[in-house]
Amino acid sequence: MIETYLLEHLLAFHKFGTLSAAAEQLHLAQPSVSRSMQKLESELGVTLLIRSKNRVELNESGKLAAEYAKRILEKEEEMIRHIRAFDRANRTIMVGSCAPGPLMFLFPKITSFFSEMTISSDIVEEEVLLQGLKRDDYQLIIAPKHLESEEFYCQKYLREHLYLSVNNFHPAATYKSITFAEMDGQNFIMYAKVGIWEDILREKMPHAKLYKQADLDAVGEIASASDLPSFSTNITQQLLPSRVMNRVNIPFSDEEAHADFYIACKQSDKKRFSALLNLLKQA
Amino acid sequence: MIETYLLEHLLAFHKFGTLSAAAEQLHLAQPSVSRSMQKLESELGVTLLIRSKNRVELNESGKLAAEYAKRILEKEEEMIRHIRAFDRANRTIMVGSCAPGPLMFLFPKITSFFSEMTISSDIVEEEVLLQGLKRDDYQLIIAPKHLESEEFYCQKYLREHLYLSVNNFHPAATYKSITFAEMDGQNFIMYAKVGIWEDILREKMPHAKLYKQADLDAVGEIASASDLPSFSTNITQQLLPSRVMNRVNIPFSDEEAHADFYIACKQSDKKRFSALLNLLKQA
DNA sequence: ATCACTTACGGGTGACGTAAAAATC
DNA sequence: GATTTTTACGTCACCCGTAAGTGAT
Repeated sequence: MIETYLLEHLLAFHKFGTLSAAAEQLHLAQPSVSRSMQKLESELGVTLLIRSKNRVELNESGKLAAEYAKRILEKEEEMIRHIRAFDRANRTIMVGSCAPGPLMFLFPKITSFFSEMTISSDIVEEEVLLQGLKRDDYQLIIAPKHLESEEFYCQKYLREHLYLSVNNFHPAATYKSITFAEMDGQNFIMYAKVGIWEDILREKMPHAKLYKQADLDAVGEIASASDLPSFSTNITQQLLPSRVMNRVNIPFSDEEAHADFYIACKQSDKKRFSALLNLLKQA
Repeated sequence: MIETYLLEHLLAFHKFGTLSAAAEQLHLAQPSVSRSMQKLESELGVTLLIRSKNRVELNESGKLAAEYAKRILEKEEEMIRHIRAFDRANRTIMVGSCAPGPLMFLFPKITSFFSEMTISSDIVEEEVLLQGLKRDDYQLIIAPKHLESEEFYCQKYLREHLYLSVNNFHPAATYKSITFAEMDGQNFIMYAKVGIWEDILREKMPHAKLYKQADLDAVGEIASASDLPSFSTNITQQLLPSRVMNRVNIPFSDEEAHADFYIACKQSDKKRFSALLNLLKQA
């Protein structure tokens, strides 16, 4: 059988036209490539090169061989990429969520159950979640609705409540609760990837300006430094206690400020995640 | 890049289940295959094997890799086969003919013009000739009709005349000429591959028995040893003089006993064969 | 002289075999 | 004990680089 390096040398020669150029491209001395061509010819038992005294070029058989070399080498590269990706996918749990809070809450638990795995997560829209779960882009998703498909296992996960987060000097600081309508039209600083919360905010406060920050830490920083109101939830208050310094959290009383989240996986993965899912049921 | 021998070792392991069996199949010692698997894993950076103390098997990544190995190795084998066939085709002139006489006449001329090429020939039906010329199965064909297609170049080649060949004691031995009708119903010994002549004989002498001999030399031998009549032509008389010993050749007077043959090649090959074709025009 | 290729020679990597150890059946 | 795998070690093949030679531009 023909060794791969011979195909590489052949392809380089085909691409660059001379043995010297091919050798340079391959980071080899010219004689190596010359010998490789000879070896290839001898193994095939077919002349591939037209040798003038001072010049070599591929004959028709050589060109055919080069075509094959190209295809085979591409196939090998595809093999390497695919296997590495497959392996990576096998050591990675991809989690998709429609909101950051439930994800942050899940993260420490999932890492403790799957300590050797890489956990990778995304905040995306509901449709992407479902498609992704179906196509194995995600192994776990956190959805805003219960999934009814036979293909998936789905259970109630948690309920998140939205709060207004303001400093002590804000007019609303003393309120026991507040409504979206009361805050509409004001400027807010908020985390960029809040998933469905953004939809809710934009619907309930159509005149509010939302200054989105890609960096989660920056949200707290900027909120503290400015007097801009921001948002928190029962979950972020628990997981990011640093952000509540000098700030008060006033619950929104609107119904839309309370969201239920569901966690789901493929039926075929239910066993694998059962310990984790049971723990979440209790909490 | 991954060398071919690693893929071969992987595939053998996949096929035979154990490293020892794979090694035996590959005519190698077990440690070689063991090392190859390790090397493969290290080059891919991916674990491919589940190692128990006394047992190894492919994991999912390994199975995927084995699939790729199979496909790549098949591709390489296809490459080898295809290139060798292509090369062979390039050093071979395939000649198709509808009759053996014109072919025998052509053979010495074509070999002298293309001394370095292998000449390969076939006696087949007219439709096969045309298809074969079109599909490059044949580079030259000898046809019973002039080809009118734009795709081909065609010229008159020669005229062949059929003779009855009998020993001196045969009743017809003294005839100046004879007809098919007069000989119908008798038994003949003849060469198996006479192309269109067989069609003609069967049509004109529907009651004759034709004992076909695959070996050309055997026809003469058997004809001499027996008293069976056989056939000859102006061409075979010229090229196979040994066969006319103790035999007389009586021309058939029927019109169908005289056949015109045409030689043709692809227009794209006309230049290549021009010297040969010109020589044939003169003869 | 420069360029392109081939041949010749020497060196080092690595593929392989043998031997031995460990573990399982 | 037989089988299977891995590790250790020595050997040899072979791939590569350097150097020299040939021929063409």
